Amino acid sequence: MKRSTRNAARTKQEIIAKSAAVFNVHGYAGTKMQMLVEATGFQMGGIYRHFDTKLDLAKAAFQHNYEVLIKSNFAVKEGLNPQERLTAFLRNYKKSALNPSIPGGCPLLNTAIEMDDTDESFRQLTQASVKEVIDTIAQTLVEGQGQGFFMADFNPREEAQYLFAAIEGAIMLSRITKDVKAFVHIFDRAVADFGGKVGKR
Amino acid sequence: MKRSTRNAARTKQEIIAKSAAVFNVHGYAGTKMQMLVEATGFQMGGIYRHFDTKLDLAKAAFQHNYEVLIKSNFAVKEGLNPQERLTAFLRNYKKSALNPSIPGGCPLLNTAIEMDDTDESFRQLTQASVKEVIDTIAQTLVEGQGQGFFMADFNPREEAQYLFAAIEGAIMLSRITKDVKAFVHIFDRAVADFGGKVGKR
Amino acid sequence: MKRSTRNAARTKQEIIAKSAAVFNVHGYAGTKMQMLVEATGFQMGGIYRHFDTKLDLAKAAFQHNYEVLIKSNFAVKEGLNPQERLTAFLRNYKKSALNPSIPGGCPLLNTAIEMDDTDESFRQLTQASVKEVIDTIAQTLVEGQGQGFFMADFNPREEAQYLFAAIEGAIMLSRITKDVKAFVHIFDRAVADFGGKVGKR
Amino acid sequence: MKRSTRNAARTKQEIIAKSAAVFNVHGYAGTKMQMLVEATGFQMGGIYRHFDTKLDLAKAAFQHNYEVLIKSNFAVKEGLNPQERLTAFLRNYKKSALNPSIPGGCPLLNTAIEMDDTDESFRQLTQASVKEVIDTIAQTLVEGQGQGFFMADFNPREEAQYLFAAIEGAIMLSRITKDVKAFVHIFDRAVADFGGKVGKR
DNA sequence: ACCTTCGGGACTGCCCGTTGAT
DNA sequence: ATCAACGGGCAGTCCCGAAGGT
Repeated sequence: MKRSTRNAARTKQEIIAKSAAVFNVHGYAGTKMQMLVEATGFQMGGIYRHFDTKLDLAKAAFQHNYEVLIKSNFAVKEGLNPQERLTAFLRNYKKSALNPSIPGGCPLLNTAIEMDDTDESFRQLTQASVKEVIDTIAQTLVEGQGQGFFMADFNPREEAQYLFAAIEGAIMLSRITKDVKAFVHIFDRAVADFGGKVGKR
Repeated sequence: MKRSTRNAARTKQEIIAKSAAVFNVHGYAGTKMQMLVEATGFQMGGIYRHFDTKLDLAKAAFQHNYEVLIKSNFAVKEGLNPQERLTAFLRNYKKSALNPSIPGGCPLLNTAIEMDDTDESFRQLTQASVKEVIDTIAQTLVEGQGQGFFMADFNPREEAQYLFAAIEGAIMLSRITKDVKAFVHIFDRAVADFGGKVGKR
Repeated sequence: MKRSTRNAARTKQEIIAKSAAVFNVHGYAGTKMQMLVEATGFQMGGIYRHFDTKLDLAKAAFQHNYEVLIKSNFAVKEGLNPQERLTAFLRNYKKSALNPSIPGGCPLLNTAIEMDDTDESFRQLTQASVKEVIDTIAQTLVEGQGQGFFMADFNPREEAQYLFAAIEGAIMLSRITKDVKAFVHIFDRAVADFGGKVGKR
Repeated sequence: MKRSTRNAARTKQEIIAKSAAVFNVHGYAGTKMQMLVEATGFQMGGIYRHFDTKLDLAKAAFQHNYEVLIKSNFAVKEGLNPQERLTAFLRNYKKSALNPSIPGGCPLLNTAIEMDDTDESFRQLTQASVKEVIDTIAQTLVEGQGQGFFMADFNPREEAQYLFAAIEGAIMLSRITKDVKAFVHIFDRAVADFGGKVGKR
């Protein structure tokens, strides 16, 4: 008849986690508070105790989606050299895209598209996450170049951007056509091209 | 004699054209009828005379955006060989992306992302347009292979998909970072890679 | 995406009909507006356009329940004599109790118990409905006495009250024990006793 | 030497006794903890020291109400034969209903109606009490039959159920109409019918 | 083509059950 | 056992938004 836990922080996390999927599937404008009431099992009054506005909650949900679906892929085990790390990144990324723990596609892509011209603070938040992904890849490339794993004659940041763009485009295509094969093919192709470019011959 | 019997079809087109930009910038859910009233200069009753629902209008607006921003790029002058046609396509595409006549980014990308899990009929409409783009490129590649302009050892549809994905990803990236240079670089890189793959050596 | 009908009266009826079951099962205090949002498919704003307060809606729902579950049983076909009418009443009543079209038990009983000491206007409303049932039975008895179908030596109103009380008690018993047989037995017993009392020998 | 170690059990009983009336009048959902603070003179923390939840307290209060208002009526002096015991039961029951030591009507009826579809454990508790009442009557009838005080040709349990139902229905009716006479009449009538049925002629 | 109409949607203020500090 | 705070529920609101009726 009543929730037993009396832990605000836990509740807040619960709301975020349960809202995250809804936002990722329906977008910010397409997500209605009523959906969140149903998804979370909390009344609106309960939700609004933890978040001032729907936008605040949406941002928290985006962060959650980004961390679970994207950032987590960059956590690889210690002791790998840059080349191995990169390979691990990409393997994780692909696996996570093919078997997502949160539905609705890539949160970076979804939010970037909806918020690019809509809400500036949300756009910046998204941009920062995108930057983080690209920086992480670029940084690995720089280290790999320094240690002689990769060729020296390419611009790491540009290569990282290219790879990222191809992957996001692949996600868009496979989602709108409901065809995972498109994703797999483009992903593999992008990685192969990329390897051809940066790899020591 | 009333001045009422104007030109219904022209009015409808006017509504579409003026709504198209609003939908492309704000998305379906983010576009409010009031915005369209302001953008078109018509009252809601006037708009609803021509479209049963907001969704119908949004679809028409999408078609408009697709034709103006994307499909038009494939109209090239007669007498070109497949290779030249492809080059023309890509040049147009790039120019149109850099200097868009309608704001808000690529309508295929925007609509694909918003409608993939939301409205099935709209998703199919978007999918069809995406398919048309890829088919057009693939068809040109097929013809080019047949006439010896391109290598024979690649799958035209897969190459077309790859190219398309890279370009859409580039658009996403450049829009969220507000950095056109990223688009230019990735676009050129994708075209170069693509040329390296399909071109006769 | 949007409800098509634009008929306030119809919507109001729909809200009443869909809320009625919830109120009958959970009672007034036990019914939360959120339940009605779920049961009706309308948002609270939509519901509150048609009813000023939860109490107003609850009263309308009670009326609905009363009419559907109780009053309807008194509609018997024309041309029956008082004795036949009474028999038909009772048959309908029993059938309706055994196979209720709205869950939660007898609305008269439920509301009487909850509202007897709580809300005076609701109590009066309930009392009026109870009175209507008893009056209907009593009136039939009066007519039957006048026409010689029943004995003359009993007080029609008291007999009607007695019958009503036994039936409601039977409902209470069968509901708390989850045993319909108790209801059937007591109902039949009450009717038999009643017949023994009023019937011509 | 603090005066703190008073009598915890006595305090608990005091809370129960003072809460019992509130619950019986307003029902479980309609009773607010604040009411109990006022009724008991204890602060909420004090109440919660003795009961984990409102529901627990409500159950204890129900038990109290049942014992005071109902069960007590079955305590008759030793040495009576079954027939006399039954008469004593009924006399007590009637007197207690007409002059209740706790307001709000019959706790069995009140709780049965509110909890039949709401809280299963509370429903079972109520059911057990109802059963106890009916069993007590039935048991007396059985003994009376064995000793030749009553006819042998009736089912004791069914008679007991019937009597109980009529009485509860009478309570409901008299409470919603605010008319004690209805209760008296139905009660007497039920007892008379009952006597006619079970009594030796 | 304007203007009403009806339903949705974000949000709120207060209350309620429960608990921790004293 | 007191007292106040906490976390969440709950009835209710106001304005907007998509639709027609006139």
